[in-house]
Amino acid sequence: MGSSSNILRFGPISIASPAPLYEQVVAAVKREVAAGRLGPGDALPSLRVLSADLLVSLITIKRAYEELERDGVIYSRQGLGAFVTEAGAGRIRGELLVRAGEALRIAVESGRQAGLSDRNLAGMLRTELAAH
Amino acid sequence: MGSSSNILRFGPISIASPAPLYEQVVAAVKREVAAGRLGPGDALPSLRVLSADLLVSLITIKRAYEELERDGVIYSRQGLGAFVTEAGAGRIRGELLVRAGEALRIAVESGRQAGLSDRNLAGMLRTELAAH
Amino acid sequence: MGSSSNILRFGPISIASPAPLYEQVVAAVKREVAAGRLGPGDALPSLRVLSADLLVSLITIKRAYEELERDGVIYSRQGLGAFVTEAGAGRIRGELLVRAGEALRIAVESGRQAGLSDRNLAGMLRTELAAH
Amino acid sequence: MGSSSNILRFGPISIASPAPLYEQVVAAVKREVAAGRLGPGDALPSLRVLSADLLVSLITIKRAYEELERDGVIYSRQGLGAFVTEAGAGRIRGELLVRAGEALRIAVESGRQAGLSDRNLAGMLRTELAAH
DNA sequence: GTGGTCTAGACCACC
DNA sequence: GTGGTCTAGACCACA
Repeated sequence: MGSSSNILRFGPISIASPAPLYEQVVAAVKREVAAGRLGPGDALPSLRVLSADLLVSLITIKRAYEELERDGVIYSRQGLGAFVTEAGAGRIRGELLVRAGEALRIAVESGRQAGLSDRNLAGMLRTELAAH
Repeated sequence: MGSSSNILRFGPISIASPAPLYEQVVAAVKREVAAGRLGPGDALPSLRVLSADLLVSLITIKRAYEELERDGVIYSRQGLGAFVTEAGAGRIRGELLVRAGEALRIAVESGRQAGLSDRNLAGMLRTELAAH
Repeated sequence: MGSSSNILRFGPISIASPAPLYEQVVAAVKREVAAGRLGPGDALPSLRVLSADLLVSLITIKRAYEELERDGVIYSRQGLGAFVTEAGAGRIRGELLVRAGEALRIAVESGRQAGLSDRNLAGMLRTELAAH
Repeated sequence: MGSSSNILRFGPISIASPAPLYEQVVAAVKREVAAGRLGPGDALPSLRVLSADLLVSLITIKRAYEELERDGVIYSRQGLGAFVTEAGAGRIRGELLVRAGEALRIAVESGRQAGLSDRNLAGMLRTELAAH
């Protein structure tokens, strides 16, 4: 009990999901950082602890942490652990903005190919905004 | 040569693309149908002709046609070839609508996580609509 | 041996080196690309073949290829293999320029802390240029 | 407090740095000696004082002092403390010269692989000398 | 055949 | 205790 991670509330890491497990872990950590529940300098759960918590292999967790480190969201230090970088939240926010822009581009492209007018698309966006 | 496909103008089928080759072929055919360049009853190029045209293995083309048939976009007749179904264009339009809706959902989700307001997102959509 | 890689002449991959094996493989491939012995579109040896050639675990080779892909030097396609990107050589050249500039900065900093004059440092560079 | 170290102005000792903590301490002491702020016979802060000042474990400081002693930069006397050796500054200067030479070697190697001429490299060195 | 993912378990360096 | 590297070997998707 005392050794379980009380910081991260990882969403459902599911082997049934089409996304690789390590990407699900990456996404979960980024969600925590984006939401501010993990701030600069905060320690992530150790590889072994998170591995035990999520019932996922240590190596899979390590792979996720490596990707987060490459993305500049965390840094790892031998013997110490892994920590959120200063720029982490900003980088994730940038990724999200790119993702949102790309999604809008796809929505417009697909919608127009399907014969939707600009008004149709704007209406769909309003519906989506109201729904969530 | 009269044996080359003069109907389909396949976009670039490239091994450098992250998408599997057969999915690229599927997408290319659907694009032709959605755009009306292939109508109900029209014949698709034969497996061998398309294989030669695209410099892609016959097995890959066969797999693409199988997926198109599963999707109800084409039907195959032993010895005659493959033809666009009556419902083909409608099904593809439905797929495109689903795709547009899903993209809008992602845009809203990502944008909000990045701190965007509804106005910000609506503005980005307007920009996108104006640009294309 | 038809199954051995006749393209890459990997330098000495040594377990005695302080550098991780996968980094040695990364460096070896980059050397081939920088020297033009591997050009855009050229296929790298398959993971299994290179693993057998270098007597290094398949997984270690895979890790090296993953890093090369992240660096934009190669791209991998399931079922096809790994290939050099168009921009590969340019990226590596950029890395090398950065490395050279950084090394000069360190040389100046260390040399000055050791009491060397600018003339001393320029002389050492001339010696180095003449020696290699 | 009179018990804090007023001799060493250690640069930023940070767990965010990729270098191990004890190496950062070693480097900081060597910097003080190379700059002449710590001369032969001068006493270093006690293990406990430096540990408290840098907010670093006593074991880490001890390990750093052991390395400095192995390098012949300081010597320790039971119950008295640690002191800079006569030869300390000279040894560090030697290390710096080796470092400068090695950096020049790397600069030449990398620059040539990137296609730079000798003139290019000499020009880059001049720029670096002028900038700092 | 190819690469992509996941796992189990070794050994090492650092703190 | 921590993360870093290397290995062996499974199973899957794609061509």
